[in-house]
Amino acid sequence: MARAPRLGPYICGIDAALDVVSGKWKGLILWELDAHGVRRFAELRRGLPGVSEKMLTQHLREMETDGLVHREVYAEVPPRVEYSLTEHGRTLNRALAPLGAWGVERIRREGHETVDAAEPSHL
Amino acid sequence: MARAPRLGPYICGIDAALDVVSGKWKGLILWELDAHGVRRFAELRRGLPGVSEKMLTQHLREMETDGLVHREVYAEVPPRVEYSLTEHGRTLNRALAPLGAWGVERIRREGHETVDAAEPSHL
DNA sequence: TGCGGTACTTACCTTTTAGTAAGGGGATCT
DNA sequence: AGATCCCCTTACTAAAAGGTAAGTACCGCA
Repeated sequence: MARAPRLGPYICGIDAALDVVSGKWKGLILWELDAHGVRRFAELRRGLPGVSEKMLTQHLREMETDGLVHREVYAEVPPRVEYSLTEHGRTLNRALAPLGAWGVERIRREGHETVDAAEPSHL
Repeated sequence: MARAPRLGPYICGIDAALDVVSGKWKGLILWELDAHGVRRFAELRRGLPGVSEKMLTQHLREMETDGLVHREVYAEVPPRVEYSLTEHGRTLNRALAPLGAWGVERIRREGHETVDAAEPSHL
Protein backbone atom coordinates (compact mmCIF):
# COMPACT_ATOMS: atom_id res chain seq x y z
CA MET A 1 0.00 0.00 0.00
CA ALA A 2 1.05 3.61 0.47
CA ARG A 3 0.62 4.45 -3.18
CA ALA A 4 1.84 8.00 -3.24
CA PRO A 5 -0.23 10.18 -5.58
CA ARG A 6 -2.42 7.35 -6.88
CA LEU A 7 -2.32 5.04 -9.82
CA GLY A 8 -3.99 6.32 -12.95
CA PRO A 9 -3.97 6.79 -15.85
CA TYR A 10 -7.64 7.45 -15.75
CA ILE A 11 -9.99 7.02 -18.63
CA CYS A 12 -12.37 9.73 -17.49
CA GLY A 13 -13.15 11.96 -14.53
CA ILE A 14 -15.53 9.46 -12.95
CA ASP A 15 -12.64 7.06 -12.76
CA ALA A 16 -10.47 9.55 -10.95
CA ALA A 17 -13.21 10.56 -8.54
CA LEU A 18 -14.28 7.01 -7.74
CA ASP A 19 -10.68 6.07 -7.08
CA VAL A 20 -10.68 8.61 -4.29
CA VAL A 21 -14.00 7.70 -2.66
CA SER A 22 -13.92 3.94 -3.03
CA GLY A 23 -13.30 2.37 0.33
CA LYS A 24 -15.84 1.08 2.73
CA TRP A 25 -15.95 4.14 5.00
CA LYS A 26 -14.72 7.04 2.91
CA GLY A 27 -18.13 8.37 2.03
CA LEU A 28 -19.11 8.38 5.67
CA ILE A 29 -15.86 10.01 6.75
CA LEU A 30 -16.46 12.77 4.22
CA TRP A 31 -19.96 13.19 5.51
CA GLU A 32 -18.94 13.25 9.18
CA LEU A 33 -16.22 15.81 8.57
CA ASP A 34 -18.51 17.91 6.46
CA ALA A 35 -21.21 17.88 9.12
CA HIS A 36 -18.96 18.66 12.09
CA GLY A 37 -16.12 20.64 10.56
CA VAL A 38 -13.43 19.26 12.84
CA ARG A 39 -13.34 15.82 14.43
CA ARG A 40 -10.87 13.91 16.56
CA PHE A 41 -9.97 10.30 15.85
CA ALA A 42 -12.12 8.85 18.61
CA GLU A 43 -15.07 11.04 17.62
CA LEU A 44 -14.94 9.78 14.05
CA ARG A 45 -14.65 6.24 15.37
CA ARG A 46 -17.82 6.66 17.39
CA GLY A 47 -19.52 8.28 14.42
CA LEU A 48 -18.85 5.29 12.15
CA PRO A 49 -20.49 2.30 13.81
CA GLY A 50 -18.45 -0.83 13.19
CA VAL A 51 -15.25 0.66 11.80
CA SER A 52 -12.01 -0.79 13.11
CA GLU A 53 -9.16 1.45 14.22
CA LYS A 54 -6.96 0.03 11.50
CA MET A 55 -9.39 0.85 8.70
CA LEU A 56 -10.07 4.31 10.07
CA THR A 57 -6.39 5.27 10.19
CA GLN A 58 -5.77 3.68 6.82
CA HIS A 59 -8.61 5.54 5.14
CA LEU A 60 -7.70 8.80 6.81
CA ARG A 61 -4.10 8.45 5.64
CA GLU A 62 -5.15 7.76 2.08
CA MET A 63 -7.51 10.69 2.10
CA GLU A 64 -4.71 12.83 3.45
CA THR A 65 -2.33 11.87 0.65
CA ASP A 66 -5.19 12.43 -1.78
CA GLY A 67 -5.47 15.96 -0.47
CA LEU A 68 -9.00 15.58 0.88
CA VAL A 69 -8.44 15.84 4.62
CA HIS A 70 -6.14 17.89 6.77
CA ARG A 71 -4.49 16.26 9.77
CA GLU A 72 -3.43 18.44 12.66
CA VAL A 73 -1.39 16.81 15.43
CA TYR A 74 -1.05 18.51 18.79
CA ALA A 75 1.99 17.32 20.75
CA GLU A 76 0.10 17.16 23.99
CA VAL A 77 0.23 14.73 26.80
CA PRO A 78 -2.92 12.83 25.96
CA PRO A 79 -2.27 12.93 22.23
CA ARG A 80 -4.75 14.93 20.22
CA VAL A 81 -5.23 14.73 16.46
CA GLU A 82 -7.84 16.75 14.64
CA TYR A 83 -9.14 15.99 11.18
CA SER A 84 -10.91 18.39 8.87
CA LEU A 85 -11.69 18.71 5.18
CA THR A 86 -9.41 20.59 2.86
CA GLU A 87 -10.85 22.79 0.15
CA HIS A 88 -10.63 19.85 -2.27
CA GLY A 89 -12.48 17.70 0.21
CA ARG A 90 -15.22 20.29 0.45
CA THR A 91 -15.61 20.59 -3.31
CA LEU A 92 -15.68 16.81 -3.55
CA ASN A 93 -18.46 16.72 -1.03
CA ARG A 94 -20.42 19.25 -3.03
CA ALA A 95 -19.87 17.15 -6.18
CA LEU A 96 -21.07 14.13 -4.26
CA ALA A 97 -24.33 15.75 -3.19
CA PRO A 98 -26.41 14.85 -6.30
CA LEU A 99 -25.14 11.28 -6.07
CA GLY A 100 -26.23 11.15 -2.45
CA ALA A 101 -29.67 12.39 -3.43
CA TRP A 102 -29.87 9.72 -6.11
CA GLY A 103 -28.90 7.11 -3.55
CA VAL A 104 -31.60 8.27 -1.15
CA GLU A 105 -34.13 7.96 -3.97
CA ARG A 106 -32.88 4.48 -4.70
CA ILE A 107 -33.20 3.43 -1.07
CA ARG A 108 -36.75 4.73 -1.09
CA ARG A 109 -37.57 2.89 -4.31
CA GLU A 110 -36.06 -0.41 -3.26
CA GLY A 111 -37.49 -0.22 0.21
CA HIS A 112 -34.14 -0.80 1.86
CA GLU A 113 -33.97 -0.10 5.53
CA THR A 114 -31.51 2.33 6.97
CA VAL A 115 -29.38 1.20 9.88
CA ASP A 116 -31.24 2.64 12.81
CA ALA A 117 -34.64 1.59 11.47
CA ALA A 118 -33.62 -1.97 10.62
CA GLU A 119 -36.53 -4.30 11.07
CA PRO A 120 -36.19 -7.81 9.60
CA SER A 121 -39.32 -8.28 7.56
CA HIS A 122 -39.49 -11.86 6.32
CA LEU A 123 -36.85 -12.24 3.58
CA MET B 1 -22.50 -12.83 -6.59
CA ALA B 2 -26.05 -12.78 -7.84
CA ARG B 3 -27.20 -10.80 -4.84
CA ALA B 4 -30.76 -10.08 -5.76
CA PRO B 5 -31.68 -6.47 -4.98
CA ARG B 6 -28.45 -5.65 -3.11
CA LEU B 7 -27.23 -5.84 0.43
CA GLY B 8 -27.86 -2.76 2.49
CA PRO B 9 -28.80 -1.52 4.99
CA TYR B 10 -27.22 1.70 3.95
CA ILE B 11 -26.13 4.45 6.27
CA CYS B 12 -26.68 7.23 3.78
CA GLY B 13 -27.43 7.84 0.13
CA ILE B 14 -23.77 8.01 -0.86
CA ASP B 15 -23.47 4.47 0.43
CA ALA B 16 -26.32 3.26 -1.73
CA ALA B 17 -25.07 5.05 -4.82
CA LEU B 18 -21.46 3.92 -4.45
CA ASP B 19 -22.65 0.36 -4.00
CA VAL B 20 -24.10 0.57 -7.48
CA VAL B 21 -21.16 2.19 -9.27
CA SER B 22 -18.25 0.49 -7.51
CA GLY B 23 -16.67 -1.97 -9.85
CA LYS B 24 -13.72 -1.44 -12.08
CA TRP B 25 -15.65 -0.74 -15.27
CA LYS B 26 -19.10 0.42 -14.22
CA GLY B 27 -18.38 4.10 -14.58
CA LEU B 28 -17.11 3.51 -18.09
CA ILE B 29 -20.03 1.30 -19.03
CA LEU B 30 -22.39 4.02 -17.91
CA TRP B 31 -20.46 6.52 -19.94
CA GLU B 32 -20.38 4.37 -23.09
CA LEU B 33 -24.08 3.65 -22.92
CA ASP B 34 -24.87 7.27 -22.25
CA ALA B 35 -22.77 8.41 -25.17
CA HIS B 36 -24.06 5.88 -27.71
CA GLY B 37 -27.56 5.13 -26.53
CA VAL B 38 -27.49 1.47 -27.52
CA ARG B 39 -24.49 -0.80 -27.67
CA ARG B 40 -23.91 -4.46 -28.39
CA PHE B 41 -21.70 -6.62 -26.22
CA ALA B 42 -18.74 -6.60 -28.57
CA GLU B 43 -19.03 -2.84 -29.09
CA LEU B 44 -18.86 -2.22 -25.35
CA ARG B 45 -15.93 -4.59 -25.16
CA ARG B 46 -14.05 -2.63 -27.78
CA GLY B 47 -14.97 0.60 -26.02
CA LEU B 48 -13.45 -0.50 -22.71
CA PRO B 49 -9.80 -1.20 -23.42
CA GLY B 50 -8.57 -4.07 -21.29
CA VAL B 51 -11.86 -5.43 -20.00
CA SER B 52 -12.27 -9.20 -20.02
CA GLU B 53 -15.43 -10.83 -21.28
CA LYS B 54 -16.09 -12.25 -17.85
CA MET B 55 -15.93 -8.90 -16.09
CA LEU B 56 -18.04 -7.23 -18.74
CA THR B 57 -20.87 -9.78 -18.51
CA GLN B 58 -20.64 -9.78 -14.73
CA HIS B 59 -20.87 -6.01 -14.46
CA LEU B 60 -23.65 -5.81 -17.03
CA ARG B 61 -25.66 -8.43 -15.13
CA GLU B 62 -25.24 -6.59 -11.84
CA MET B 63 -26.25 -3.32 -13.43
CA GLU B 64 -29.26 -5.04 -14.92
CA THR B 65 -30.44 -6.37 -11.55
CA ASP B 66 -29.77 -2.92 -10.10
CA GLY B 67 -32.14 -1.51 -12.67
CA LEU B 68 -29.56 0.63 -14.45
CA VAL B 69 -29.30 -1.07 -17.83
CA HIS B 70 -31.79 -2.74 -20.08
CA ARG B 71 -30.81 -5.96 -21.88
CA GLU B 72 -32.55 -6.85 -25.10
CA VAL B 73 -31.84 -10.27 -26.60
CA TYR B 74 -32.65 -10.98 -30.24
CA ALA B 75 -33.03 -14.70 -30.94
CA GLU B 76 -31.18 -14.49 -34.21
CA VAL B 77 -28.72 -16.80 -35.79
CA PRO B 78 -25.62 -14.82 -35.02
CA PRO B 79 -26.77 -13.92 -31.52
CA ARG B 80 -27.42 -10.26 -30.90
CA VAL B 81 -27.79 -8.55 -27.52
CA GLU B 82 -28.30 -4.84 -27.12
CA TYR B 83 -27.67 -2.88 -23.96
CA SER B 84 -29.05 0.54 -23.12
CA LEU B 85 -29.63 2.67 -20.07
CA THR B 86 -32.91 2.60 -18.20
CA GLU B 87 -34.40 5.80 -16.85
CA HIS B 88 -32.68 5.11 -13.50
CA GLY B 89 -29.40 4.66 -15.32
CA ARG B 90 -29.86 8.00 -17.03
CA THR B 91 -30.65 9.83 -13.79
CA LEU B 92 -27.64 8.18 -12.17
CA ASN B 93 -25.49 9.44 -14.98
CA ARG B 94 -26.82 12.93 -14.47
CA ALA B 95 -26.11 12.65 -10.73
CA LEU B 96 -22.61 11.48 -11.59
CA ALA B 97 -21.85 14.48 -13.78
CA PRO B 98 -20.55 16.85 -11.04
CA LEU B 99 -18.38 14.04 -9.72
CA GLY B 100 -16.95 13.54 -13.18
CA ALA B 101 -16.18 17.22 -13.41
CA TRP B 102 -14.45 17.08 -10.05
CA GLY B 103 -12.41 14.12 -11.24
CA VAL B 104 -11.33 15.94 -14.37
CA GLU B 105 -10.19 18.85 -12.23
CA ARG B 106 -8.26 16.44 -10.06
CA ILE B 107 -6.58 14.84 -13.05
CA ARG B 108 -5.58 18.30 -14.24
CA ARG B 109 -4.18 19.20 -10.82
CA GLU B 110 -2.25 15.97 -10.39
CA GLY B 111 -1.04 15.89 -13.94
CA HIS B 112 -2.28 12.37 -14.60
CA GLU B 113 -2.53 11.29 -18.19
CA THR B 114 -5.80 10.18 -19.67
CA VAL B 115 -5.92 7.13 -21.87
CA ASP B 116 -7.73 8.59 -24.79
CA ALA B 117 -8.76 11.99 -26.05
CA ALA B 118 -12.45 11.17 -26.01
CA GLU B 119 -14.47 13.54 -23.88
CA PRO B 120 -17.34 12.28 -21.75
CA SER B 121 -20.62 13.74 -22.83
CA HIS B 122 -21.70 14.75 -19.35
CA LEU B 123 -19.07 17.40 -18.76
C1' DT C 1 -10.77 -27.01 -43.66
C1' DG C 2 -9.91 -23.77 -40.59
C1' DC C 3 -10.42 -19.16 -38.92
C1' DG C 4 -12.96 -15.39 -36.93
C1' DG C 5 -17.12 -13.41 -35.13
C1' DT C 6 -21.37 -13.74 -31.83
C1' DA C 7 -22.24 -13.71 -26.50
C1' DC C 8 -21.43 -15.72 -23.13
C1' DT C 9 -20.02 -19.65 -18.95
C1' DT C 10 -16.93 -22.14 -16.05
C1' DA C 11 -12.84 -23.23 -13.43
C1' DC C 12 -8.87 -21.72 -11.40
C1' DC C 13 -5.58 -18.40 -9.63
C1' DT C 14 -3.79 -13.83 -7.96
C1' DT C 15 -4.46 -9.35 -6.04
C1' DT C 16 -6.80 -6.22 -3.24
C1' DT C 17 -9.46 -5.05 0.58
C1' DA C 18 -11.19 -5.63 5.02
C1' DG C 19 -11.43 -7.74 9.68
C1' DT C 20 -9.32 -9.50 14.23
C1' DA C 21 -6.22 -9.23 17.82
C1' DA C 22 -2.58 -7.53 20.23
C1' DG C 23 0.75 -3.97 21.84
C1' DG C 24 2.67 0.72 23.25
C1' DG C 25 3.36 4.47 26.61
C1' DG C 26 2.15 8.15 29.24
C1' DA C 27 -1.75 10.30 32.01
C1' DT C 28 -5.90 10.80 34.35
C1' DC C 29 -9.80 8.41 36.76
C1' DT C 30 -11.56 5.02 40.59
C1' DA D 1 -3.06 -0.39 42.13
C1' DG D 2 -5.46 -1.09 38.24
C1' DA D 3 -8.42 0.47 34.59
C1' DT D 4 -9.21 3.42 30.88
C1' DC D 5 -8.37 6.73 27.36
C1' DC D 6 -5.64 8.47 23.44
C1' DC D 7 -4.00 7.38 18.47
C1' DC D 8 -2.23 4.67 16.36
C1' DT D 9 1.09 0.21 14.42
C1' DT D 10 2.01 -4.49 13.26
C1' DA D 11 1.01 -9.27 12.12
C1' DC D 12 -2.07 -12.50 10.61
C1' DT D 13 -6.34 -14.10 8.35
C1' DA D 14 -10.63 -14.05 5.60
C1' DA D 15 -13.37 -12.48 1.96
C1' DA D 16 -14.18 -10.08 -2.23
C1' DA D 17 -12.75 -8.48 -6.56
C1' DG D 18 -10.53 -9.15 -10.64
C1' DG D 19 -7.61 -11.68 -14.31
C1' DT D 20 -6.53 -15.78 -17.53
C1' DA D 21 -7.74 -19.33 -20.23
C1' DA D 22 -10.55 -22.50 -22.04
C1' DG D 23 -15.09 -24.30 -23.67
C1' DT D 24 -19.91 -23.77 -26.00
C1' DA D 25 -22.63 -23.73 -30.38
C1' DC D 26 -23.66 -21.95 -34.52
C1' DC D 27 -22.54 -19.18 -38.71
C1' DG D 28 -20.16 -16.96 -42.91
C1' DC D 29 -15.95 -16.43 -45.41
C1' DA D 30 -11.72 -17.82 -47.98
